[in-house]
Amino acid sequence: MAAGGPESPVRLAAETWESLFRAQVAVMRKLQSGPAFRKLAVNEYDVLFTLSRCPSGWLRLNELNDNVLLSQSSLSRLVERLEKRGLVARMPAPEDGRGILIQLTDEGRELQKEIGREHVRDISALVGPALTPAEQKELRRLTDKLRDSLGKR
Amino acid sequence: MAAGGPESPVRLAAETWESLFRAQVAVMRKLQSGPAFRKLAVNEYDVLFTLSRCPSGWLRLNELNDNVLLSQSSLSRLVERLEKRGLVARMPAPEDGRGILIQLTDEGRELQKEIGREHVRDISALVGPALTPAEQKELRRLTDKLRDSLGKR
DNA sequence: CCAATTTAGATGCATTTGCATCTACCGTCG
DNA sequence: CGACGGTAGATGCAAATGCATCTAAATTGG
Repeated sequence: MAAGGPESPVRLAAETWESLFRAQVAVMRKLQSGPAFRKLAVNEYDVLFTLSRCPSGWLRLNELNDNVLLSQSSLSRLVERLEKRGLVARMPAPEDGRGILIQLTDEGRELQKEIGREHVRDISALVGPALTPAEQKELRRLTDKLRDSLGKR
Repeated sequence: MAAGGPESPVRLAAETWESLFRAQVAVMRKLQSGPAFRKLAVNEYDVLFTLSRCPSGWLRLNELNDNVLLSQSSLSRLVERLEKRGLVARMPAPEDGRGILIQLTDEGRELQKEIGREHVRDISALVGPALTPAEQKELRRLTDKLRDSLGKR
């Protein structure tokens, strides 16, 4: 193992992750404290957002769970809360008696759009001045590649 | 280059952040579920790690709070737990009667190293196969630049 | 076809988290 | 100096989270 010389692959990977993670923390901290998340926690918004992006409009609970950093039980209760607030609707999955399908209600879609607009402005104000468009594209490419690589295993 | 027309700057920034965030979620999910975090939650490890990287060995509570995605009160109690477990020690800040200095105990340093070794291996196994060394360096550069840009305001 | 295993989601319960607030201390300005 | 606004942490309390477990339904293997 190299000491002092060129950086070891293990160390490089660790530092890469460290940078990615700290950047995420720094951005998220700013976003969270903004006014966009007065009405909804970030995780709750994230669920609405994921549902809004889904082509069919319906998602299984376990599919949702792949996108969000929450345990299965926490997501279950989070969706329960959203349902109580009238932002999502559930129905039993037709093909699988164990499963639950979730979809945005009109009110949920409305709130997602409202928060989303503000959220996107906040993001733009943070990321826009930090990186050139070319750098943003490259960052997007690299993080997409990283995520794709994890999924394939 | 881009397939469908030009992308608006706002949209590009939003998609960049989205990719970064999802990649972080995907990696973190894998890391959390590994055996490295049986003994300590990720946030708790993060505090030990941050303390281990600190040159003086001592850090103020509010300095710690900049690195971790936790509210002030949650961090205060997290440190309280770590102290109860004998992993960190506190002392009043000499120059500021309001402040608290925190440092690793020997046991805390030991545990940080132990978890850290495993953690770094896990990271390497996830990031190493996903991106070339040059890509990792570029990703590190971009995320560092992003974080630096946020700090300066 | 039925028993055994696996998977999806819900639930009891203890822990963790955040908001609001409180106390103690710092720095400033009269 | 002494009041006053601001900052560093701690704390009460309600809400959110995760672990372990449970139920029900699907899948597998005989």
